Amino acid sequence: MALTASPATEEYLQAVYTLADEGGQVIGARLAEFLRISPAAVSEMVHRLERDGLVRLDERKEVRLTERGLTAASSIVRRHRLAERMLVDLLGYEWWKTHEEAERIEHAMSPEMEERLVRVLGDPQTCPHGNPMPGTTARPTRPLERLATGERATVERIPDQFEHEPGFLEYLDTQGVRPGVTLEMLEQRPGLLRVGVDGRERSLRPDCGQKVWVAV
Amino acid sequence: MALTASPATEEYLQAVYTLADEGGQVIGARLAEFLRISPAAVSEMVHRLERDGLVRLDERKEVRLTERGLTAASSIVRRHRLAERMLVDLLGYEWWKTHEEAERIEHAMSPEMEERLVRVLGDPQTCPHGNPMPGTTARPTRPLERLATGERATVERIPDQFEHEPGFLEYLDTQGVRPGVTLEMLEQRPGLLRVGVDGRERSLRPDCGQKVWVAV
DNA sequence: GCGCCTCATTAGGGTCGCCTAACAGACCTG
DNA sequence: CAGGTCTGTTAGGCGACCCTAATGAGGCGC
Repeated sequence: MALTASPATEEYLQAVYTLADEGGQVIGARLAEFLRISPAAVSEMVHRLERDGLVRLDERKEVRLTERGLTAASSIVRRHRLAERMLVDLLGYEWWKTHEEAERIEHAMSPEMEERLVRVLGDPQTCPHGNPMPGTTARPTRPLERLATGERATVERIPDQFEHEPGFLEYLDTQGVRPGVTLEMLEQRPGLLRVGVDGRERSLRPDCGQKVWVAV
Repeated sequence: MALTASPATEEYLQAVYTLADEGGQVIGARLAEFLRISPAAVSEMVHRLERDGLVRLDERKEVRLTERGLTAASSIVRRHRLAERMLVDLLGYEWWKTHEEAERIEHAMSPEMEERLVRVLGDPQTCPHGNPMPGTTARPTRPLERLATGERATVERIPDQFEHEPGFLEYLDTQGVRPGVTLEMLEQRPGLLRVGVDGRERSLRPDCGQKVWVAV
């Protein structure tokens, strides 16, 4: 399975998995946006995936992974997250700088390499952005914006979905927002998000309210 | 350059570099054999490479790397050898088992990853099979068969060319023949090659005479 | 009910990279 | 010189992936 799927196929499966896991309704238009590929090409590719028994379309054209598709998607997502851990833990990459490199390496990783990485890295439970390895049970989380004023919580994950946004993770890093740190909600109203990080007060971009997930 | 060339292009450049470095005359027919691709497809691809300014054909149809082609080829060969070192030194792969994995990873490696690997691995001078990183000056070598009876020499490298042969490196390993060990030539005649390895006497497959290169 | 969105799909192209079959030229050998 | 062998190329195809432009189909506001 791992090495029978083309890079493009794996990319689509990964997108379906990620969007379903973190968002909601997965339709062609969302995939096209996410993958930055024309809707026409996505339509074509989704039919190829259907032909190959990896996804099915329901009545509302929603894309759903079949059992085989889910297996393949879990595999590629796990390889992505392991690759990111490798880059950080073995090669010294900054936690926010791994996405593009991992995006390519994931397609090159054999089951043997996957296995060895798990061993060498000490069976990590999440990627450097806090997203869980497929198969493990994720810790419960909620978007940062759900924190009540004065409440504190630990940053748990920044969903893969938002890794695509150029510079977003680096921005978070400059604000001191990283998986593991504790945030205190100071003030929140439309267009404004103030939090306490590490004893300092910070104004965050308002979209962080949805894009940073904290522990329940 | 690194990431502008397709995997297929990099594969061809690597083949041209390897065959030229270790063998001699690089013609389409050799590339076709080496890459296990039909001569017709090779002909086509070589013309694409020529169009893109990566190779030139001389009067005798020999394929030669242009300056740009050599730069790109050196880069991919270096990435291949670094990937192999990574697999052995960081992930614990056996020295003879790295080729296929590295064959895929090399195409995924950015200049940044290359740089970090060099640092983490301690600027290695060769791959696990003893082949030099492009850019370094290789230690002088000769095929094992050139050893006079009774002469001893250190195994320096097993050229990349022969990594393709399934099981060859593993065979060498079972015979105790690895880069760094000292061999003594015991007897050599057509169809027979007897050497001393590590105090033990071994009969090697006769083709090892050309495929194992020892120090001068 | 009309016009406007959003979405999916079709039609028509294009490139890359591969294949088989057939052929043409060089070269060697008997 | 005739017949192999080795080599490169052409012709004709094919599948994977991508694009733009045009079309169709459903839903929403007014």
